[in-house]
Amino acid sequence: MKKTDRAAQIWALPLPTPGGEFVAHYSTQGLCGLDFPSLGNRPECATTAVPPPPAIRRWHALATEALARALQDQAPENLPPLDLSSGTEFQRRVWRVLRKIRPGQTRTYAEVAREVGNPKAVRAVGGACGANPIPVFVPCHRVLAANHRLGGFSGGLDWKRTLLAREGVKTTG
DNA sequence: CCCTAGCGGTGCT
DNA sequence: AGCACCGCTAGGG
Repeated sequence: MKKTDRAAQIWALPLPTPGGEFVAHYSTQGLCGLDFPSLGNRPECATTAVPPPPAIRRWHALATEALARALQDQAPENLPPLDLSSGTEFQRRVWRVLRKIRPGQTRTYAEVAREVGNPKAVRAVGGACGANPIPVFVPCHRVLAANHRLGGFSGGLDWKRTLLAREGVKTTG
């Protein structure tokens, strides 16, 4: 509540979509979190009391449009800046690889491990995917287990299945 | 299908 | 420092 807290201020804004109400989190650096709709997600507890500054409302407009596109399997365009500074160095390397996977493409956890230069860190890649604060835009759902199996998803496997199905990806799991 | 061993990052103590 | 947890994988019933 003092000036020392200003750098840490986070705004949480409800983000309605046809698939339910997400919640977007913004730091002064950009979008820093995206929560899937959940039963406990009531608008009142998600919204910050103070109105967000214009820059953040602009980012939120971009995020809203981009998420609508992403949920229809169109490549999101005009994303707001993504603030991924919360991650460790390893996690940020993984997330950078994930962002290069186009809609309809997939990687395995092992392939991502190889791409970040640490081929044996396969389980750790799974951990980094699970720690991804901005699902959908950082498309951790496009990482599958070996042999086209679905693998896990912290946002709920239903969402992973849904997102992949919209992109035309088939899995054996 | 079920184990099991081996693996590396992360967070907690 | 140690330790338990994992969105894993390959190998062997």
